[in-house]
Amino acid sequence: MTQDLMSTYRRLLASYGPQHWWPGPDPLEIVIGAILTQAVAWRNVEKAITSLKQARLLSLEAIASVPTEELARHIRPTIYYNQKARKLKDFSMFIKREHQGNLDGLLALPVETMRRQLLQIRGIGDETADSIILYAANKPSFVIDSYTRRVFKRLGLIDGSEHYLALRTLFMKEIPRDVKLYNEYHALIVHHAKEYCLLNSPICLGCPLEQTCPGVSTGR
DNA sequence: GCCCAGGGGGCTC
DNA sequence: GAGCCCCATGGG
Repeated sequence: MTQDLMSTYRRLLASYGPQHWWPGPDPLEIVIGAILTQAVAWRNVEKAITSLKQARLLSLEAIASVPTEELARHIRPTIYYNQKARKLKDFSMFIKREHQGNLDGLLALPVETMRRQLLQIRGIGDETADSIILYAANKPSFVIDSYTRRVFKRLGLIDGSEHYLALRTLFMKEIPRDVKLYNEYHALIVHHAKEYCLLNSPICLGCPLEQTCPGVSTGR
């Protein structure tokens, strides 16, 4: 399995090259992006972030003090804006309460400790927690999303019905714990899924993984 | 008009 | 624990 996961990575990287995900220098912006991107295309998140930035709402203090309705207005492109406005507020309140308002206090924690704290926050589930750990805290925590399930199910490497934590544990056991590697791998999986593992189209013509991807030959 | 995007919470059984 | 609904924009 180790060889399968790592060789798949190498082939994806060779096919698509580095993806440069979340290069933003500001951890808070990455955290906000991780919450806003839930079930939403990234381009919509960029609009929301820009709006927040222009309104000077890109700080934990500002998010905590601004009315929820006003916060929601700026993040409308991210669909569930009322819910997400509450999520951003809950996050800022958590940091204020548990880390004296200092985000670095959370991001400096050991991976599993940080993960437990993140999961306590309403609105942050497994995937968002791992995204924050990986991209904002720069610590190795493999992100499992629906694309990951789809791609590796088609490759026959997983069943697809495994629980989130089971897959995360598997990937982290088989893949060396390296931040850049986890970052790049997840981005490559998403890119590949968008190109070839389309939701309602099991056929992936020209798929770079076609030697192992059953979607090509069987048409399933 | 229809589909679907880098999910999570809450409820039911 | 699985299965379902809710949330509710915008681009192709």
